[in-house]
Amino acid sequence: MKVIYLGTPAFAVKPLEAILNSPNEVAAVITQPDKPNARGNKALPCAVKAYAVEKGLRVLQFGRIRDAAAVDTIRSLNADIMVTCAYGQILSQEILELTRYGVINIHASLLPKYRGSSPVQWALINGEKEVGVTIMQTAYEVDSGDIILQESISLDGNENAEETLNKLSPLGARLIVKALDLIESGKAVFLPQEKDNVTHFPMLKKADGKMDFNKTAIELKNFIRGMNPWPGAYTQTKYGILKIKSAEVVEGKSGAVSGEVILSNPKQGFVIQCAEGAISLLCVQGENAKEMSFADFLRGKPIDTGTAL
RNA sequence: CGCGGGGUAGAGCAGUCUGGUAGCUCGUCGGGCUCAUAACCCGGAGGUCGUGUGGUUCAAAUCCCGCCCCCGCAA
Repeated sequence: MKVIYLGTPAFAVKPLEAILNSPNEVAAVITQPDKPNARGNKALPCAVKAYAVEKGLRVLQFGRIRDAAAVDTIRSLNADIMVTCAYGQILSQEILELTRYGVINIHASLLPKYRGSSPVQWALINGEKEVGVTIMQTAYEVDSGDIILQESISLDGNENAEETLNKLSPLGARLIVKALDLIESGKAVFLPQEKDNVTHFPMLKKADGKMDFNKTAIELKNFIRGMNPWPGAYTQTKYGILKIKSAEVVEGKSGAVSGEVILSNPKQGFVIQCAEGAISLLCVQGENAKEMSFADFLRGKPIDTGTAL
């Protein structure tokens, strides 16, 4: 089939690669416009664009894909189907009907759970043991379309959002090729989502990353996993913002209050009391600094035991 | 020309404003102490202070200029 692929971040690269390596033809790749992603106002192409250019594919970037000009351009490609994967713009009903088979989407959750744009992050924050990828027909209401394929993987409980996405990306790649096959051969089954089980979570914002030590240690560990690498979990210290990249749950200290530093020693640990238990910081990042182990951080920027964070 | 921070021993940092002996916490090597130690004591090695053998100066990690690399914010 002749496919138009819409995707932007790294997660969307492997599925595109898989389609390229399948019997299907990629008529064009559509990504979000280049944005100033580096310092000094230099615009950098997104991961999908970089890959598509490398492969010599036709790349289109629309400020607003719903504009008439964009719609006309897409129509002129005469594709059979459009595939979206973390593209970043909402499609109009007109676009959904532009091709013979419409639009199918790769969504990184076990729909109907975790609709929304940060499904993996929220699944980790909520301590889910399983995540997955769903291929569904795109309907006008976001993430509401009928399910074509779905597959889950189990987590070991330590991976952060980026690592989880990296595990899910190849799964999305495998499923999308299979889905295209099923659709072309007329064997695809479209299963409506169970309305009672629908959950929806909002897009994450920078400010969402602030640590609340009144949560339990387990909740905070999962919070840190879901928030990294973006928007990042952080707390305030006397040296400024301290980003927390990873941590593990340890036993708390009786009598300590939430947010109290109960151990701060490069050799023994950097442990903060939580509502239930405590978290031992592993990898952190101070202001203007690179990511480093808690030990390296404390060596240069010691924090007294008993400090309240 | 978006805003800002940084590059000093193997690691993390201080010192720079107010130029004048290269410092701290570790690691490492050697020795000692202890039933024992992620403990303690003694001693040593290790740095052209990112770079231009740039400018100012009697004197530059420190002040001025160019370049490279890193980080945060904003988007």
